[in-house]
Amino acid sequence: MNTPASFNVATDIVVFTIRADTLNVLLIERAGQPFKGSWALPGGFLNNDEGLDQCAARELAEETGVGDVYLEQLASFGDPGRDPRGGVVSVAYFALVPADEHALRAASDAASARWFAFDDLPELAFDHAVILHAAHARLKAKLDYSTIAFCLLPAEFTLSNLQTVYEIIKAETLDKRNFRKWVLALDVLQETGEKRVEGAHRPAMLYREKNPGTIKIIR
Amino acid sequence: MNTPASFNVATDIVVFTIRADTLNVLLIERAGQPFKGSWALPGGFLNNDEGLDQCAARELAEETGVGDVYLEQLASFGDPGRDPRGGVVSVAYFALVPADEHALRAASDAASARWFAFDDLPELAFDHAVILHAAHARLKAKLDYSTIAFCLLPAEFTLSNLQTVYEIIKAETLDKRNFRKWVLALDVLQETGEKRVEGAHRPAMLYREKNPGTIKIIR
DNA sequence: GTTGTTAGTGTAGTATATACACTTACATGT
DNA sequence: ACATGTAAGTGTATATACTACACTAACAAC
Repeated sequence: MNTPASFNVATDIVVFTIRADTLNVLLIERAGQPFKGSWALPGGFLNNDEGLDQCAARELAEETGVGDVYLEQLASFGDPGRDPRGGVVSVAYFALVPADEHALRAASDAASARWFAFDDLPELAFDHAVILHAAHARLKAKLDYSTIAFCLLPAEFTLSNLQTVYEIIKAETLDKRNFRKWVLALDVLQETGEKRVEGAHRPAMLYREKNPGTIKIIR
Repeated sequence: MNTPASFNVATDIVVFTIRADTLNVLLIERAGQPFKGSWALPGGFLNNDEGLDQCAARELAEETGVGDVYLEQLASFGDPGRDPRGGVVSVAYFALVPADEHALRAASDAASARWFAFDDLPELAFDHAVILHAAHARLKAKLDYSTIAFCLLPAEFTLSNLQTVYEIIKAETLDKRNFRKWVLALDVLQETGEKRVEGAHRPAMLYREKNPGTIKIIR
């Protein structure tokens, strides 16, 4: 057996949030080669003394200022031609940012970080379009069997807010009564007792998660 | 930004099969350091000119003679201490071998390859115990929402064979009538017309998949 | 006080999942 | 040829989960 090839290992993170009733993805404009000036997923190279999860969290914080959010490993991508420099294997992650935390920061190797509507994306560098669609598929699937969607909302939210998240990601409208019945039967929400007055209409009850940050797997 | 660290990237494959009504896993005895003499998952280093899936399939064939089986990426593992040599990131896969194909081969860097009962495993090298249990969890979960279990059976099988696979992996007994109703309602099987006489009892109808090799996602 | 807008609620029907026991067809042994 | 043992094969009733569907309530704005 001959000596194994060397690779650079990167993490790339698909960061989702909800803004203005659309699903948004965080992209950075590449400051360096290759694909200088192109939009790409935030991410960067793994260091010797850190784990993959740690690397993803660090790069996310460094490049975009996003921290302390839901972060899950998605899949790895290692086709020989995926990076023109060659020898780069990427471990993709996806992250969910609550709808009220949109403060961004640009950093060292990222000229700028920006939110894009998921259905109005620019051309992406590398194989990032593939990664992005894998992340979306995973997110969509997970809505049906977990409470992951709550990570896209602030601590307190209305049932309509939650339904909107589902409708946006699944790209279909849901029946209001059936949705509420379903979500309340999960037994993961509690009423705050407060109401939110938000326009020229009846105020909505506010809810919060019973165990904030806990993802419940359904069925 | 400083120059990125170098890694060796490996694939490790959790190969499942059914033997003698138990779930079995394929392990190799390590011929070289580290963990020389220990049991480990088959796998090996990624070459520069191949993709991850390709690497997993190649290593599986080289080390164990297993080829042309269901192979799916599981997850990646990259904790700094997972390999004493350091700097090794592993992309884990799992594979399903039909119950009738058990011919194994030992190769270059594997002293020997052997099937182990899943609930009677030896100590494993590296973090392979963690990987193995992740693979089992994934397999178990996928039984409920896909037709992946068929990959553990030969081309022709009885409904009892199939039920046994489910019972072994889920580690629970299932009602025969309900199971048959469920699986037939999936509309993925066809009767061969043949029967298998296999003991001092009524012969069982043989079935085959309507679209062999196609994994159907349920729900 | 009228209008517009979203919040909030119930019921009936359909489909799916569960619980449960006996008969059939063969091989084997007498 | 008959009795025995073994796994194959089959149906029905009940409970649970999903679907479809329309009106009233509470507020702001005018």
